[in-house]
Amino acid sequence: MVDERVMGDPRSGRPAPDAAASVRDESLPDVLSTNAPHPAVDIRAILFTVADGALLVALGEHDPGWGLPRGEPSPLDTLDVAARRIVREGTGLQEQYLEQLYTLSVRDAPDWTIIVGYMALVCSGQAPPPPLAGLWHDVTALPQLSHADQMVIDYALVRLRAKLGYTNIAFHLLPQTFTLSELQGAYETILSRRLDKRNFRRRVIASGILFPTSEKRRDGSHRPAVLYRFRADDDHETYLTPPWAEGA
Amino acid sequence: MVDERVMGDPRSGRPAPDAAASVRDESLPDVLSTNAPHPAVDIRAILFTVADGALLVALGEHDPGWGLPRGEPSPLDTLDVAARRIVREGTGLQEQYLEQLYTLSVRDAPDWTIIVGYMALVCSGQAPPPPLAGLWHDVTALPQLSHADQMVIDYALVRLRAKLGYTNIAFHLLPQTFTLSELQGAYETILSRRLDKRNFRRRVIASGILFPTSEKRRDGSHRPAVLYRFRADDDHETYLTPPWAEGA
DNA sequence: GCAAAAGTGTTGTGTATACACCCATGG
DNA sequence: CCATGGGTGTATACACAACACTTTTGC
Repeated sequence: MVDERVMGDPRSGRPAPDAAASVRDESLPDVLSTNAPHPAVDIRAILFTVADGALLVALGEHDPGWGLPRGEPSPLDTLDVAARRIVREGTGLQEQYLEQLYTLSVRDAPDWTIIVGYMALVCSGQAPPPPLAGLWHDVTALPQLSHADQMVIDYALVRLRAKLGYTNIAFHLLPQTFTLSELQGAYETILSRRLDKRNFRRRVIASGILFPTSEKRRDGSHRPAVLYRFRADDDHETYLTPPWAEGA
Repeated sequence: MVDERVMGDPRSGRPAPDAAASVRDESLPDVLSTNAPHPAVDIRAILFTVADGALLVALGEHDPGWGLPRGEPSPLDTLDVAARRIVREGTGLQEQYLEQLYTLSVRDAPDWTIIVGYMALVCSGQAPPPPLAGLWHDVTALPQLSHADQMVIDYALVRLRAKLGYTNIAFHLLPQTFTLSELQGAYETILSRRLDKRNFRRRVIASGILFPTSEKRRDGSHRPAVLYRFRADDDHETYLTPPWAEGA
């Protein structure tokens, strides 16, 4: 079932001096009849969403079992555009955010494939079209997946969690208007950790990236919540934020 | 000269909704005789070093002008391993650090290529073997390069500068033992900004990632400097460091 | 003894955390 | 009137930035 041989680990930035050796010992040639053509290039996209307290991943039915949406790039498109197409085709959904993750080389039986991993986010509000029920799987209880798919998912999780801290990425998981509690809930779900309400609100308000609408939401026997909306701009602005900016 | 059409920008994490359209209008098919085979996959590596106050990039002579070291991956190797090989072959140097940057799809005349960008670092001490003089170019005064090469360089710079802040990446640019002033100099060169000596030393000492040797270096008519060495471990440990870790 | 880089502390300011109660509503 | 989530402020600890002088050596 897990038959792909995955090479390379996105998390390590070290030489890992003997990786070559350990790979070379494995089952021998097939593809590499020396003048083998180019490898296949395969895009795999992991689409996340958050729904009532769970972080969900979109999977499709594959050869045996489940797998991430995948597809080939086209010479006419950016990889990003191709990835977006693949997400749409594989899930019927239009993602709000897309980010390339990592590229790795996989040798599976006789085939050689370069896998380009992507992460996408959709807001929880978006109703999955009927034919695609059974699409969403809780990330904490996934079925058995290929090694490559699993790797993409693991890495996507690391990136997503890390980016919660220093970007506005979570916004793409929410509908246009939302309450602060909903936003906090998304953070908590992804980090699987509870956050302090007052600190959370202070930070997010102070950051200035969202502003209150005049509407409120009444959805229970309690005080209605103010609905907020994002400022369209600061988005990829707020991305890289190196510390020690000593001089002005 | 700059004839490659580069698609996709590593910095943007946004959908850029109409990228497809803008690309589609351009000069038409060639490669995409529909069942065109797979694209070529091309690794480009940018090798940085720091030498007396300048951040240097290794370039080789190419078709017309200069270019980054490049080469094809092999089915037997990790992309990382292939990139390391390409750095060695293209520069004669053994890098200390290697990191994948970004993958993009490029359509250049009739050819379609997937370019996987890599960044590598070597320590300044490493003497360039004679045949490869004229290898190093100051990053602030580079010759005309292909669009794709330029993109890899720009992005590598962003990543390198950002990572100075939250990782130990700079260590890989220095020889095994070095003075604190040398370390600070490397930071200043890369950031092109002066740093406060006392704050810098306090931080780097407090971080615990390096420890003093018993040797000193006398290299002028002034007080000799203590030589430091890195702790081999915390390296890829210190990588992703998400903020607001509220709970313990 | 002087030039030149190495080395060393304190203080203020901002940012993150911990923590508990009142408010508005529906039933 | 009560249960439910919405909303608010303060005190403390830590991290970062600004800043100037003494030490050791070679010549």
